[in-house]
Amino acid sequence: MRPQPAISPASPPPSATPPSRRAASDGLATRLRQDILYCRWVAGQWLKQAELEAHYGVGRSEVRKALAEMLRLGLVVHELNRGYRVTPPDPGRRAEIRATRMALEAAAVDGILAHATPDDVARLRGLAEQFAAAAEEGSFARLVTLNQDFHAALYTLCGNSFLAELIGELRTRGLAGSTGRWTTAPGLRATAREHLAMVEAIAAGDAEGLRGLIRAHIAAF
Amino acid sequence: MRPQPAISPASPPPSATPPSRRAASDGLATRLRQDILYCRWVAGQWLKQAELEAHYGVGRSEVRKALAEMLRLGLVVHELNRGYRVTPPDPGRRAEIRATRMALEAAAVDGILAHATPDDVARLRGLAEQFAAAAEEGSFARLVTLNQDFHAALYTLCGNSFLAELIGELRTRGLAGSTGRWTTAPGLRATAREHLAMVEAIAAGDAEGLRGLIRAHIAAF
DNA sequence: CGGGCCCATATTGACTCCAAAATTGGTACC
DNA sequence: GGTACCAATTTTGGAGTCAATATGGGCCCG
Repeated sequence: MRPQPAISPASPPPSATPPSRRAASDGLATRLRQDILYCRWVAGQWLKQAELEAHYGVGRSEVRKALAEMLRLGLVVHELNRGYRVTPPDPGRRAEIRATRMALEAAAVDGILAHATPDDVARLRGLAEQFAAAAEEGSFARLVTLNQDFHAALYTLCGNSFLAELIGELRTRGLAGSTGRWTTAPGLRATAREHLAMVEAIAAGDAEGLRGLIRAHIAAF
Repeated sequence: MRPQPAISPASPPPSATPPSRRAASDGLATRLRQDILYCRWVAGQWLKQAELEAHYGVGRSEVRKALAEMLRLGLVVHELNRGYRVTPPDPGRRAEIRATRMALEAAAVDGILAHATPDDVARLRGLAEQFAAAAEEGSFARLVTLNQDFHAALYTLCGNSFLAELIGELRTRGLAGSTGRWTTAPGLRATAREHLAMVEAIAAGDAEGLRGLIRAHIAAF
C-alpha cells in the first residue's frame, strides 16, 4: 500500500472551538466521530495527534481518549508506533454489520409492538413527519439529528435498553465511510417514506410487515 | 447508597508481575477483565488508580487505558472526579443482555449450518469433549479457556466475523458479577452436555434444535 | 546505473509531576 | 446529644516532558 502524505483534511473541520475548557469529557469523541462519519477527514489518512490537538483545541490526553473511542467503534485503525488513520471503506464489513443489524432490529420488533402506546405512535409519527419535511428543505445536520431521534425513539420502545443502545451503536458503525442514500433527493424521500410506513405498521400491529420494512431500510443503506 | 470503605480486594490478585515491561499494550485490560469477572475485585468497590498501579506493576497510563476499556465493557462505572468502581450486579441488565444474545446467536445458526464442514464438526466435538473432561477434573482457568474456545469456534463458523466478535463481547459482558453455573458439579456437567448436544444438532443439520439448545444454554446462565 | 545500508527527522507512547475536586475526620455550636 | 461547618488528606484528571520507534532521504558500494 502506498503511504499517503499527511496532508490536511479535505475541508478543515469548522468546529475549531478556541481553547475553551468546556465539558469536553466526551465532547471531542462526538465531534471527531461526526467529522469522520461525514468524511471531513479523508479515509486512509493519518490522524496525527498534534494535528487533532491543534484543530480541536484540546490537550493530548483528550485526543488519545477520543482516538481510543474511535478505534473501538472501528472508525479508525491503529498501527503500533505509527498512529491512527481513518478506516478505509470496507464493503464486506459493512455487509456484515447490516446483517447483524437485521437480526437485532428484527428482534426488537416484538417488544416494540408489545409496548407501543397510541401516544408513542403519535410521537413517532411526528418525528417521521419532521424528517419528511426536512428531507424537502433542511440542512444535512438537521436530517441527521431527526433520523437519530426517530430511530432512538423507535428502538427505545422495545423495552430492552441494552438492545436499544446496541442497535444505536451499530447504526453508527455501519455508516463508516458511506453517506448512504442521503446524497440524492429521491433517496431522501424514500427514507422518509419508509419511516412513515414503519409507523403505520406499528399502529396496525403488523409484526411481519414491520420486520420487512426494517430489513429493507437496512438493506438500502 | 452507603459509600463502602476502600478496602483491598478479597484476595489480592496473584498476577503481581514485577515491573517487567512486556507487551502489556492490552495485557492489563485482559488481566483486569479476568480479575473483575472472577470477582477478585469486590463488586461496588472503588478501584483506585494508585492501587491498581501497584498491584499490576504498570504505569498510570496503562491503568487508565484499561479502566476505559472496562468502562466500555460495562464492567466498571465511572463517576467524575470520584473514580471507577466495579459494576454492582444488575439482574435486570443481565436479563437484557441474555435476550440480546439469544437474538444474535439464533441469527448465527443458519450461517453455522450452512458453513460447517465435517471437519468443523469434528473439531467442535473435540473441544466439547475436552470441556466435558475438564468439567470432571480440571482447573477453573482451563474450563474458562476451553469454554471460550468452543464458543469462539462455534460462532466463527457463521461466516460473519463481525457477528462472531459481537457475540463474544456480549458473552463477556453478560458474565459481569455472576459465576454462572460453574460453581457446582451438576451445573458444569449440564453445560458440558449442552455443548455436546449442540455439536450433534449441527452434525444433523437441525436448525430449530440448535436454536433451542442455544436459547436454553443462554437462559441457564 | 541500480540496490542496499545508514543516519537524521518526525511522530508516537509512556512516565512523572501538579493543580483541582471530593471525601473524611474533627470541632464548634445549637 | 445531634448537626452543621471547616480544614487536612486523599484521589483523580490533565499537561508537560522525554525516550523509543518507524520512516524517508541520502550516500556508498557493487
